[in-house]
Amino acid sequence: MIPVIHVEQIAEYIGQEVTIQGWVYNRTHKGKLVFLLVRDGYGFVQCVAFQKDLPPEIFETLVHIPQESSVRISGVVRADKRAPGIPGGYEIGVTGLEVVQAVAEEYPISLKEHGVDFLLDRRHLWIRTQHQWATLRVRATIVAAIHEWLGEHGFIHMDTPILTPAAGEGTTTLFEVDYFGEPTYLAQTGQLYNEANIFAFGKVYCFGPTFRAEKSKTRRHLTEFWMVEPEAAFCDLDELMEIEEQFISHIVQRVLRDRAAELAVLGRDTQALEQVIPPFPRISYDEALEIITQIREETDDPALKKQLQITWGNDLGSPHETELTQRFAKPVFVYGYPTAAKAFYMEPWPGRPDVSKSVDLLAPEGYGEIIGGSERISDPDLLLQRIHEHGLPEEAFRWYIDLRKFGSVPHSGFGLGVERTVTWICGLDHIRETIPYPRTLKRVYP
RNA sequence: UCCUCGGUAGCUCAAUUGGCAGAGCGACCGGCUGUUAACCGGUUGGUUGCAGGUUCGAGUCCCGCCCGAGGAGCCA
Repeated sequence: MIPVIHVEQIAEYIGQEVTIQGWVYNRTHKGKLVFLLVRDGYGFVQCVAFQKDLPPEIFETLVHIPQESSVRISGVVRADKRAPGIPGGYEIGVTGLEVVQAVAEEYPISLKEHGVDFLLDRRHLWIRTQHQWATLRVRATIVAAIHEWLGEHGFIHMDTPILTPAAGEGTTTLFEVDYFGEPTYLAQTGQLYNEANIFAFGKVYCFGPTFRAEKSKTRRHLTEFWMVEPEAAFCDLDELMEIEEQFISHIVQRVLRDRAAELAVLGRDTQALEQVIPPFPRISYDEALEIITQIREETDDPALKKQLQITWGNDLGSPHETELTQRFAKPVFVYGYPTAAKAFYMEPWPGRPDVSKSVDLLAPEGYGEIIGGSERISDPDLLLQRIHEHGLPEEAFRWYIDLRKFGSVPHSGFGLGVERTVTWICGLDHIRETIPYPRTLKRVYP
């Protein structure tokens, strides 16, 4: 019996006859031999068929087999530096072929150039191509590394609701859902529920889709994206930053270890990623503003000068983050944002009420914000005051204020945007390729 | 919501001042024993986003609309 193997493990089978089950990715006919590049979901491998070694009908079938036909191919594994694939360097000398389905119509996605619109309309097929496949494999490893690190460090996974009452952070960006005649909203964050959960479990995290009805049309935005939100009791801002840098470096190092072939396909500079080890630089919002001001003074580009305009009190925008993080090789913490620029629940800086105990983590190489986090207000009276100041309905937050009445403690948490993290680690220039089926302002199909 | 760019063959794009709508790729046929998105020869391929207008004549100019992309704001 010939063993059925996955291409990922092909190196273990050199010299043996094996069967692979997969799909024809590309075909090159050279007269008396045919090269097939076959993908099996686990990798891509070149299969070589010589006319003299095969029955005529099998060779003739191989010469004409259409792209994306499903096949079982048997053959002998050998190492050959010339062989393309993932991992490359191995090929299968074909001895047998079973066509499971011969594709009858022309496959729409060739291995040539296509436009974004065309590919996104065919996302269900596009994910079969090497770049997309590699990106989504890295995504899966990032998600696995997230659960792995949090689990090993005492955080337990506690799901939070997707359907939520009003609340949230700004009602203009919520998707409304009819809930038996009452309006409810798709979750923007699980944080408030996480805060309830830590008083029961100590350290928790939620991991789920979040929804923002923002009319953003940029390479950093999706309307549906995945966020992991750890939250910890008895944790201040400094401890939070230590957690974040350990967490992020674990994710990056895990991808470097397990997804080297995928990063190579993506052309990612792994030297930049190898530097992602603690400690990460920490700069205050005030210092960030000084650096940005300096960059602004040094540039000769009038458009950039205009974009980098910022006055104290405003949040950093994309252009600021891009310019700032191009100066760093590691992710960089920016802490102590103005209270006015951030959410209502953030603990004030001791002695500086206009500054919050908030911290964002900005990915290097111009990628910008991947984490937003803070120490949360622990005093019930201050929390209630902030809710009023932000014009939020007190009724909806009654349970949330309760948390500060019954055993309040200093606590902190953060949210990591999975797709932005994948964009950075893969070195992509657009977030839409980091999720199997992206939801953007103008697209909900397929 | 605002700013900018775009929509021509299955795909990626050309088309001079308004004057016969083209190329490469794909597909198909033929050739080639080491291709890496192969290469060479041939065949096939069009409601120029939609609607109206100007003109002898519109892919090209004008008006309206539709669709997409990039960016701003907002955010992860």
